[in-house]
Amino acid sequence: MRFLKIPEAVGRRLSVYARHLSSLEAPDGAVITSAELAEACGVYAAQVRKDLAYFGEFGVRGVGYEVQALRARIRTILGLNKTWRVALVGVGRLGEALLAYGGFRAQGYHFVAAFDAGPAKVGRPVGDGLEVLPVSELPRVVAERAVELAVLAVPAAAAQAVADRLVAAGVRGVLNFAPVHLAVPARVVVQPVDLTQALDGLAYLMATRHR
Amino acid sequence: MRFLKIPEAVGRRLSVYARHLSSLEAPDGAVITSAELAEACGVYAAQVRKDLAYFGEFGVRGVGYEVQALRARIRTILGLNKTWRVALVGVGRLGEALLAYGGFRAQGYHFVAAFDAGPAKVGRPVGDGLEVLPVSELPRVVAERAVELAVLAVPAAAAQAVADRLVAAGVRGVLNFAPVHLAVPARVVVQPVDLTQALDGLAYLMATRHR
DNA sequence: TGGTGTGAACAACTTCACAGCG
DNA sequence: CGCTGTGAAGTTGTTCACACCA
Repeated sequence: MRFLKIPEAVGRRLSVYARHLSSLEAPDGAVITSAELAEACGVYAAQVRKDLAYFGEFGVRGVGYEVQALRARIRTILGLNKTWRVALVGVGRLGEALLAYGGFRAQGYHFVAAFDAGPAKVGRPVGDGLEVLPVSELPRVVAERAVELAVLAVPAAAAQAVADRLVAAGVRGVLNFAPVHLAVPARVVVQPVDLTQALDGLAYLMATRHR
Repeated sequence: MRFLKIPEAVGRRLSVYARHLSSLEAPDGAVITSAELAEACGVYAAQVRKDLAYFGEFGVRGVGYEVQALRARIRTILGLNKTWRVALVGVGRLGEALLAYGGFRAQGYHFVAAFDAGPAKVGRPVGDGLEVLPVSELPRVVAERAVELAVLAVPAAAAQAVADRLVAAGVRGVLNFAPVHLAVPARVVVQPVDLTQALDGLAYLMATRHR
């Protein structure tokens, strides 16, 4: 099974599985079945087994999966066995909330720079020992600090221009909070997180599926 | 075509289309083709046409779609032609950032209550004339203020308990920022927005698709 | 016996290709 | 003539059902 094409959605689900396994705080040797893991994550047991089987066989038939080993294995698959060096662009309220969010650090995401276009914000200390830098410094600092990912929390009107600069500076992954579709080269990965769209999706489901 | 089952993803894309149409600030009578709209939103032209056709025929063959009419039509489909009454639960940094986020108000989402479990926060003024209320007041206030949607920005450990109270109080839609899967009755819609998972997805794509 | 791993059936969604119409 | 609307083909992802093995 190892060399089949792997569905897009598998990555998202693995992240959910890993999170649940972490939350269990299970002792070494503890075991979990696909049915239990599926129940906790809101999917079917066969889905769990298939997702895991894409990457090898690490369950024991008749028994289940060893919790800590499975967790470690999934984290490796997701690329979480390393520290990712992240830059924040756009130090507004949302940006600051993201800098302060403990979940990122816990998963191995490490903010190493913060940028903003507003002169009022430049120079201010933020997060864990960072200083807000002007966007003009972006190319130099991204290179110097070996930034791999960027979190984009700027107004929609500025997003594409900033994305272009990030791409030019060598960033290969962008988490985009701006409510616009970003056009980037194929080698760059963009993950949109659109808060309004999420609410719209909710409104749509409530308007159609119910009542 | 009107009575076929409509794919899940259509709601999300309609939200994107509407956003782009709004951003055009096109004068009355201006027209856009499916190809143009598709280009701006990062999808194929046939996808745009099919999505729109689920809800009726509102293009003109050989011409395209009238921008303002299309925008209005999509907003109606999404249920955005009304004001949604929203409660925030969890007034941390993220919660405050969400309260302050202009995009919500602009789309017709109106925060009418804010709750927090921390005594230090209760009583503080937040957002646009709101006061942080204790979670114990939730059932009464949700009913009195006719809350329809909730934005859940509490720690993972508290999320399920809060969700249970929201559901019991009559809320039928939840935007969940807590990194856990919520178990709710089928009549309630949950839209997860998981920031860590979004970053994990990025890391996964970069680890697998590239290099 | 009980739960994994997996081919095969199924379901959902997307893309194509072109008829139909302004 | 050009762009929409849409059946049909193609692709992708999910669920089933059972062989297999600790």
